[in-house]
Amino acid sequence: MHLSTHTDGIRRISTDRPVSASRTGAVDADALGQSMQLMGAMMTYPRDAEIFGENEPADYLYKVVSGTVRTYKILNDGRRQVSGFYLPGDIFGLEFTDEHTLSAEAISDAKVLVVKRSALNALAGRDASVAQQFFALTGRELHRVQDRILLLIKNARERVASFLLEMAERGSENNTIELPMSRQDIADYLGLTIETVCRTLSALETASAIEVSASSRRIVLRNRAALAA
Amino acid sequence: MHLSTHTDGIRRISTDRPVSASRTGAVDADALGQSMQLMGAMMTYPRDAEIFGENEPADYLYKVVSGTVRTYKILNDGRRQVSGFYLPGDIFGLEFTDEHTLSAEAISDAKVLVVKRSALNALAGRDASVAQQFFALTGRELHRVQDRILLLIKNARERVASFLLEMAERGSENNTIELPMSRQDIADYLGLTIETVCRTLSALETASAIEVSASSRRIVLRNRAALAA
DNA sequence: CGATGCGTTGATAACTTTCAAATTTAGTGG
DNA sequence: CCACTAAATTTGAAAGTTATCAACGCATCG
Repeated sequence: MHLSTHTDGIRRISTDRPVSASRTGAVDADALGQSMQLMGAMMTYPRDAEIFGENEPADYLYKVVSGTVRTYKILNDGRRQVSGFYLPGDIFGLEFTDEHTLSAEAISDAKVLVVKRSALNALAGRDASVAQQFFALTGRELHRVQDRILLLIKNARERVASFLLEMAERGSENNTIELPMSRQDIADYLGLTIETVCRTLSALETASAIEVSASSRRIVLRNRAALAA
Repeated sequence: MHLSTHTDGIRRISTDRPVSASRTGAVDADALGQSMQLMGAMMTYPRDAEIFGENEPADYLYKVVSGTVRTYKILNDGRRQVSGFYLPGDIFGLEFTDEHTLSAEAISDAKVLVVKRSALNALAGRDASVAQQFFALTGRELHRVQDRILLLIKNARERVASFLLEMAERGSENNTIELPMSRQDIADYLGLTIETVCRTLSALETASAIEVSASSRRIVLRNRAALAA
């Protein structure tokens, strides 16, 4: 499942200087994000490289600069539960324990800003606006997880439609979504099989709600109202 | 769905003096819980009374002294998603926004300690151990929600078994669980129908993993290994 | 151009919901 | 305390949904 390269994760921090993430197009006006850019080191990960693993010490906070990252957990029965997808501008790796409860991998080649948690904590102690951002980030994370629960009690069509709308909300323009993740990633995120995801997408296309390109990673939303229902 | 009595919630705070919750049997050695007992007002709610509602201002934090509380959300399609059950000693109503994102009701007649969030925040500013407890509480809450996600991608038998083990862990002795909530509450918590919950319990009983009493609210775990599998 | 991985489609089986009804339990008034 | 009623729980049968197993198509890349 994982490449053996780059699994040494954090110890590989390069000497690259932090660079502005503004060119990624992600909105980034928050104090926390700004601070991370000043304090962080830039890391690059090839496709499928592990960024951190479950049970490793959670000493760093991460911010996507380019590419996409997935966090996930492997269950006892071998299934994989994808917990979230992180696009440029998104912060991931936030934990409330000493160890990561999830693993993180680059979905596509990714540039990631890596910041020591201890440094951010110290900064939060000095700067109330940073502490406030931490609080808000935590709230968003909790909200995101709760929304996921609401998703998982719905049927396959609703899950896929919600997923498409969420992705459209986050990183697309003009109703066209460029999905960085595979069908398997989507299936593991939605708690469905890859076949069900495919069939549901086909059904939505038949119903004229979406269009799927030949490469299958580009999807055009034709009828948002139909998707929302 | 709700009784019309007591829906005025917080405005009914009585002049009762806070009392020790130690007699509830709940372990309660944390700084946050101690502080709440010193600062809080005791409220009593009859069965099915609303403690707070979605979209109401989240000005208070709550701690169960006796009885049981459920938090839930009503979805667009009319279904109810139960978010959590809170037993004596448990804290609920924690939010990261100005408004509650869930509603809360008493499952059985309940005594609840109610504390102003602003007072707790002020205390957290003075007492680092209280702030630390807030942090830990948040972490536990996030963990609880994430565990719920893992539950929801499993099949009915696994969900019911996990639920029983969770309840046994939390509030029972000697392998006997006294369930304060109805089958419908359980179904809405697990994302199943009441019929599936019943059938699954019957199947577990047939498989000698549990015993269900005549009143149906008392369940004896006969074979934990079988439940865990 | 052939190998390989990803995505799609088909057929069938397994699981869960839905609708209906029977059974049991809890509550209430006489 | 008992009979009656309402509510909760359980069981049955059929329909609907999703998973599983299998095969095929298609694109990418050496």
